[in-house]
Amino acid sequence: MPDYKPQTIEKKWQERWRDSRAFEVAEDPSKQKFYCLEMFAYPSGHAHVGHVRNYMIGDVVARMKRMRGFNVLHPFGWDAFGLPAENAAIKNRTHPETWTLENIAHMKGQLQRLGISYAWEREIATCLPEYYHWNQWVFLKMLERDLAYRRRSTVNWCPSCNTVLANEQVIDGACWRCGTTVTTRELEQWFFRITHYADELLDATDTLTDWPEKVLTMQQNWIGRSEGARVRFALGGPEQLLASGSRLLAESGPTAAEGKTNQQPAANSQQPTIEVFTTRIDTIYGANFLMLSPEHPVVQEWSREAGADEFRRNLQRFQAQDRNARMIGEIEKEGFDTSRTAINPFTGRPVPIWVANFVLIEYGTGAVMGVPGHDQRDFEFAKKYNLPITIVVQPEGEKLTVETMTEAKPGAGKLVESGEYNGLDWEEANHKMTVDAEARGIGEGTVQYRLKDWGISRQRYWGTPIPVVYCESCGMVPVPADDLPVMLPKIAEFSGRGDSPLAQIPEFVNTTCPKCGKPARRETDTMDTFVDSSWYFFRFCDPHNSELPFDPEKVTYWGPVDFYSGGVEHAILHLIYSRFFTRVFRDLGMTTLSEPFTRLLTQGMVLKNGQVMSKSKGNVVDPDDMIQKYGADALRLYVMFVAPPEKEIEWTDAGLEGSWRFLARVWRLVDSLADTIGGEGIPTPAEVELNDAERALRRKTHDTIRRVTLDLDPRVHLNTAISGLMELVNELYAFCNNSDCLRIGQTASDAASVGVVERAATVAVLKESVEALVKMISPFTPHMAEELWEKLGHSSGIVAAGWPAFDEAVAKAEEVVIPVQINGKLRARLTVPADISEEQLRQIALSDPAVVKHLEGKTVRKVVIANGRLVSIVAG
RNA sequence: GCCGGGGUGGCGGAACUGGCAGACGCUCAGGACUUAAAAUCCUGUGGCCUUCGGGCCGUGCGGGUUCGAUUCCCGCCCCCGGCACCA
Repeated sequence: MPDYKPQTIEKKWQERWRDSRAFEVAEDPSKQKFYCLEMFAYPSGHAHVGHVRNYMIGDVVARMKRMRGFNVLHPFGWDAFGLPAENAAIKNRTHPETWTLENIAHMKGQLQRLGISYAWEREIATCLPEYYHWNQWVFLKMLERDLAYRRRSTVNWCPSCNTVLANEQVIDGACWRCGTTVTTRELEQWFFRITHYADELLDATDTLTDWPEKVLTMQQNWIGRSEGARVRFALGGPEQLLASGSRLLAESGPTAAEGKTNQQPAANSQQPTIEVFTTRIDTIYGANFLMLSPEHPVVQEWSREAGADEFRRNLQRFQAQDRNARMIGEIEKEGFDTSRTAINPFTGRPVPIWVANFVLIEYGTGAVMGVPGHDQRDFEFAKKYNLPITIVVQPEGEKLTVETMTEAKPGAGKLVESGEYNGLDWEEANHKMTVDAEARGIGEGTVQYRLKDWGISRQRYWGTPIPVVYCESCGMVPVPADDLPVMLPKIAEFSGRGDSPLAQIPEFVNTTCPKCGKPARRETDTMDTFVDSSWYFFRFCDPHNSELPFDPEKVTYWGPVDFYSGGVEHAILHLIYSRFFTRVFRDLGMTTLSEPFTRLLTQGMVLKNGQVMSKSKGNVVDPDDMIQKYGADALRLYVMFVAPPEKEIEWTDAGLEGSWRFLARVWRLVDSLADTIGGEGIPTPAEVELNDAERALRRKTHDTIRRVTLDLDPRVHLNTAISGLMELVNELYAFCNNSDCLRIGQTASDAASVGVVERAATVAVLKESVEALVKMISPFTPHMAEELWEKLGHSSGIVAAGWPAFDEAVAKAEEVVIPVQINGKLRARLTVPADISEEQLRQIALSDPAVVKHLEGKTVRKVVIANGRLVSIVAG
């Protein structure tokens, strides 16, 4: 008997699958589709076993669905633009393209050696013009619809490297490369108006019933919807302000530029005002001061006034404070008095205006009302600067006094010291005061989001060129769709310094205006690579389309993605951007879908020595090494067996070896029996008379099919599915070992030990069981399963054979073991026929010797029979 | 601080709707085979006690509901992840 030699088998089947285009698919309305997708790969160089775990999970689902008769789309591609390629180019003096394409070639080989059932003819790489053309196309469409716009915005800047950094490249406020403290710069940036869909993206999380709770919560927090009110405080105080103030405030409010949803309504009176955002307008009678962000336009204006030297000094001190430290609240809360006042529109009293370093310009209006009685930050601020504290909400059953208060009291209660609102419950007051504010024209109810518009400009080379030009006479002009793609030019030298690398290529920059034909300059920034990954799942439906990003008909057939798996690190960015893009395509009439991914599985990482695998830690396990030693099938089985897909796993060589041993055990079993059960004319078990052992094996077989089927679909409990298969194998060994003629061989020389089986019934049962086993294991270990299937005398592949069916009646045990509890303790086990009546069961239980013994001297008070599965006796 | 997920043998993990806790695997121990070893096959493997029949304890901790709780409820402790001065 040949030993299990995975390497030869795997090569053979991978070639066959490739040559027969086994996993290539076309739209087929007569078949139900299934779109199975794993997050495509960043071609970083070498895949390690952590990367490939994700692809194996998807492959099991895809292969199983294929066997169940679905038309399965299972594509793969490369998220090929991005910074590492540029850094590698600087370091190794290669071109990012060379580096990227070489990595793709290598990683593709690795994935193919794992035998993943991808439709490789649909492979895409986002760095190719055939793909990024359509990024540009979508950009133009969004520009037409005002979903893309340009404004000045603050970016991270490394003064040492002289370049812009992405947020992800700012580690604890310092440049990831050189460690210099990061500063900020104002630059013109392109934005996608994702906030236009903020409400929809938030509300629709309810429809994502097959997403992990964790991811939905993260997205909800990220969008951060909070309902409240904007209230305007009229400026009072020094008369001279009024003149400059009115001009100021017409354009005030940092959020004016934020985007539509955040747009501030123009002040409806001539009087200059400061607008605040609050979720607790009901506490406004306790608003004893205002606090403005140092970046607030009014503050900026005041600092420019003559004689404001001290004001400027104070302000500069705040502005010099580490921006990142300020953002994460690590520095002390401080403020300074502007010596100006505003009128609280509800109390009519003047309140001082302060500048506070903890007020964020990015959120709300950049101005807040200080309610020290009911907000902890305001409380601390008031204590520090001796500002008055007023209690305006009394909690139920408490009597707060300012004198005894040691901290602010947020939360529920009834209003006091609030004029006409006294006695109202806070929620009622909140509503009423909002309505009143609107009626009086001093404010309005509003919804505030944490979500900001998506800044997509990157001052980088290795990305999609943004397809606009700037003309001296026409201004910003989009590149006409017919002129797309704007090709990314080859670049010779990468220094890693300076602004956008594209700005250094005159042949690229200098162009003519599409409108007037005069000289113009191209936009030299490229798009964030998250743009690439926001719609690639649509491109897979129609990857070679040269007219459109995709044919809507094809997306209608394949979409949405039925099963999507990937790392939880994408829970917010990629997954929210993809949901946004799907809605953009919907509103462009390209699809009727709103949500791209029906079911999401976030797979756990593979750790080694308790740490994430990385080159720098030196704990990377290369799949190729494992394949060489144990074969791809053993590797696949191991990573899926060791823990549920969502959990992290700790890599152990011993575990992999165990999986290999199991596969060798299956191999010996099937190989030993192949001659016996692989012949023609073997009856089905239903056609013959079975003895007890045969019936038991048949029951186990059908029960295993039932369990494994449910574990794979709809649950994706791959680890328990495998343990079910292991149990079946153990049962088959026991069955054979208890039979005189069926000892399973160990080595080639043992082949003779498998005798001729006389009983037709035994052969029938074994055939059914072994064939079901081979079919069910095939999604996990496809190469071995195909080889065994061939050994069993089948010439067409295992997918064509279909997924095994089970008979509920056969799967059911004829005899069951019923535990008997007395006062909650297990006292006996009864073996009874499965169809026993409750009355009979009660009789047998009460007359069982062990039960009788334990009931001695006690009276039975109650006997509970729990859906025929357990007897519980209460006695005392 | 807020939100989410967890805590089960030496280890990874099972346990579906409240019904035999520890499936399956790893590790370890013993047996068979072998000149021997490896491999393989078989058996055992939560703790304590045992007259070998079995008994008691046991799913982070403390309570509760229930005939019965890893599962449900209340109150804690600890770990992991996300967000975080969001007004």
